[in-house]
Amino acid sequence: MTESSEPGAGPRRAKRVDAFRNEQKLLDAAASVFVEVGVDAPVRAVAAAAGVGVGTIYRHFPTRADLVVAVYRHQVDMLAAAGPSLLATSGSPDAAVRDWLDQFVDFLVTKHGLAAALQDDKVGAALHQHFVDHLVPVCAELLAAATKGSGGAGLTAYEVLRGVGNLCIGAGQDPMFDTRRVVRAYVSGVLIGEDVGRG
Amino acid sequence: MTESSEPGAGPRRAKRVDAFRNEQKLLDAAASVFVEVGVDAPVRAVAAAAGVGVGTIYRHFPTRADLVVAVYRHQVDMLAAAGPSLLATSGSPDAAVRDWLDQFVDFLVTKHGLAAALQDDKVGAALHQHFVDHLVPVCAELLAAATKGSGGAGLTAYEVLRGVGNLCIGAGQDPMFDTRRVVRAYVSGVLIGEDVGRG
DNA sequence: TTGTTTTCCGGAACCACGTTCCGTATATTT
DNA sequence: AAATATACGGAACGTGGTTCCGGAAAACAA
Repeated sequence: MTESSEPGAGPRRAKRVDAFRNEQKLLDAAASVFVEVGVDAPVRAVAAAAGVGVGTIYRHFPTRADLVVAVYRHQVDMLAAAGPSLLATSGSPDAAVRDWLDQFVDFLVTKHGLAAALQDDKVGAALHQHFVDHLVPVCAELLAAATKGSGGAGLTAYEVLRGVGNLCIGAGQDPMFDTRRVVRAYVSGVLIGEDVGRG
Repeated sequence: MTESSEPGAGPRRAKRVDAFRNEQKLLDAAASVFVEVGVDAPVRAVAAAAGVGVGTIYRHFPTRADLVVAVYRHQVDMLAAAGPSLLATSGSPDAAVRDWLDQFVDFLVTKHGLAAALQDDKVGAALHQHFVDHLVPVCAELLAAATKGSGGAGLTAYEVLRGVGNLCIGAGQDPMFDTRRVVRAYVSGVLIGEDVGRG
């Protein structure tokens, strides 16, 4: 008890420096492998790219999903941070919502298979959780501002966000499917009152 | 050439009766396994349920995707057939589009994982193709009638259909995501003119 | 019926992937 | 340097799709 200033949880020895290095190598390698072959790249491919064994991956990231989350954590956080500022810079709350969701789409579209991975029950659980925790509140705030007057279609922020996420699945792999345009239509439906087109 | 009334393509001998029986057993077994554990059920599970070996599956259906397509072929065809009649019975072209897409959603939602399977590059290719071939023309016809006046959001029938399909991914596995409602918003955005919400 | 031919069946075997395990190597501490 | 905690590599396991092939069975011929 001579050096345990914190009760219970603290590790008795600092993390080894090679462990730190490997974690970073892993994150870098994963990031570049993910852009090259998609987020569904085999774990072994990431390990090889990082020059480590598979065991090392699992020491740092208990499951493949955790690795994916770690790789994209920064970008998710930046997206979350961009919400409030857009509310100020964009012309209207509606525009802020559209702009923010555009950024969300850009984020998903540029990562091959990320949107699809979000749905996978195995890989998706952790990813999904992280996305929801960080992005839904921001989306809710933007939506609240945008639908203050009209009321919108009555969707929850989660539904809006997940809808956009779903629409991005397979983006880029299909020239006949213009993700931007489709999402724009969806967002229009979300922001408009629910009595549209009712005969 | 004594008994070849058809040139070239006909098999020289009729299919064996046990082969017919097995194909039917396979389709029945697959259908029930798919409703119980989802369309991503292991091939071996279907084989076991049908009381045949895996080899038998692959004799009748070259790949897992072909089995899935075969199982749902009837329902896809019925959905395709329902389009034109809805145009007559529904009050307006708009309503026809909404009703038809509702049926599409019902179809996808009641099959666990079907919508997701449509995206999978492996399983999805054959499925996707079949869906596109049979459903897109019908959707195009309905859309043409509905957007004759306003113009709509300018999406192609394929984009509309695939958008709805994407939105159905994961349906039923998430109480916080009301697929019906989300799709309704999307369809509203599709049918409305594209100048909505533009400040 | 018996023999021959063609088709079909079963399931072991193969490959790819996520994950676990453990003997060995290395950093840190004494 | 010795001791100890920590991390590493990669073989091994479980699961899933798919292929292969020896044997069984149906169809046809006699």
